[in-house]
Amino acid sequence: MEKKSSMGRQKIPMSKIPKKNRLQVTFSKRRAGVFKKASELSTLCGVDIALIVFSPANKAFSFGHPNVDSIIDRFLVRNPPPEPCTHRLVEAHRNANIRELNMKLTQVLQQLEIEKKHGEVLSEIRKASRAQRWWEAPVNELGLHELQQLKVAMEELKKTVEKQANKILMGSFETQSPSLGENNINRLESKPVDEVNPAANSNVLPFYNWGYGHCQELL
Amino acid sequence: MEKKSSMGRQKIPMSKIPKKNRLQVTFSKRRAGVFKKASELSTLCGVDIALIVFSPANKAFSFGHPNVDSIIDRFLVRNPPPEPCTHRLVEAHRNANIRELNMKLTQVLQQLEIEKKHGEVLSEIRKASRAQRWWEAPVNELGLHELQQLKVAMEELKKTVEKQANKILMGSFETQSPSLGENNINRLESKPVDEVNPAANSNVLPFYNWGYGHCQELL
DNA sequence: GGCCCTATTTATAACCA
DNA sequence: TTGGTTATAAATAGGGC
Repeated sequence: MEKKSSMGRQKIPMSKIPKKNRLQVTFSKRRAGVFKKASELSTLCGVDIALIVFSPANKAFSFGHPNVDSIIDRFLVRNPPPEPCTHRLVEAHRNANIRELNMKLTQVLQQLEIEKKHGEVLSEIRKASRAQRWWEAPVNELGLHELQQLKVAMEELKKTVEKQANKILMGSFETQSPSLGENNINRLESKPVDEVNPAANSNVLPFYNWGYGHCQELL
Repeated sequence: MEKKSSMGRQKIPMSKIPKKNRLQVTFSKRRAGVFKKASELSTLCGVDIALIVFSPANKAFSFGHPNVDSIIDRFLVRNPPPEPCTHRLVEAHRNANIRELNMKLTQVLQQLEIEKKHGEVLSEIRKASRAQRWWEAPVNELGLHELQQLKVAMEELKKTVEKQANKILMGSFETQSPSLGENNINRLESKPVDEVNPAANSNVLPFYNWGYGHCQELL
């Protein structure tokens, strides 16, 4: 009698969904969600954006404002193609870049060795004194109270770690901007949706008004 | 008491936000949201995805699983752009080795971060346990005051970890040379945390699987 | 710009038609 | 698969620090 007609939305672990059919459903819904968010960001803030997703079946979904290719161009070769002269500079930078990368690689490899050794030493020390700390003991040896404490403590730590991870990830999204100060944002309005697959339009975003930009399903 | 402390979220029209500062705030928040959604989609469904956003100030933000460039390449192969296709592919090929170097560097740097964090965590644990022996006693034998101290101590530990993470991140920024390529490490590996206590595994694992995120600048 | 809070709006997981 | 419904989880606008 008190039975609810629905469990409503439930929390799910942030890890790969095991059940295939569930995964497919979630993929479809969340894909739509992400595309919508991307579109809204573009609309609200008037910024250019590109989003490419390969489905579990390896289908490609994409959205771009003003279109995917222009964004890719800007991302890969960050310059509005003015002259061939620029290309030379680009190449020079590329060479310098390679040298730079090689140096970094070498340095980092060395550092990695050092850190590894460091970690090993600490691990040994820790192992030696591990028995004296209940919270490091195997779980099945802990009492109820201890487990509760541990749970609370770890949840706190988890929160902090999550937040920090988020911050770091968000910050690292940023890539270096071109030193050139051009601002010509081309507002090419929507081209007809992908002609390769006419069905893509209604499939990908049946309920959404892509008044601009470009959304298509490929293959 | 009837005073509302906040208006709460208000609905806003889906059109370009007129006020510049408001737009900037919204851009930051929603950008984070979109990137999170993209990351979650990738994690939950194990699919590949790339997201590129140019800010109002024309800065580029990107995220890709496993990395932006591989997605772009895959996309371009299936979706040959109108005409500069050949040129693009050639360009992509020419960039192949630098990308490879970049990736290698990134991988190694990620490994480095893992090892470093591993070491940091172990060090902190050691330090803490040496200074505060009492907290090694079973929790149910601790008094309120001691429990409070334990809480404070754990918060301190968290802070230290945060600070260290920041320091490491800053370090990875500072080695870059202007106008040259760079690698931003954004990997927050959970492994070291796991190893602190195997029991904590399910609790501590970040809700994101940051393990695959990859961000790099080409050129 | 960043972090926190609150009140709302959105997005969605689980169901089911 | 594709779409609705429902109840709950998340995202976020507005405002303070």
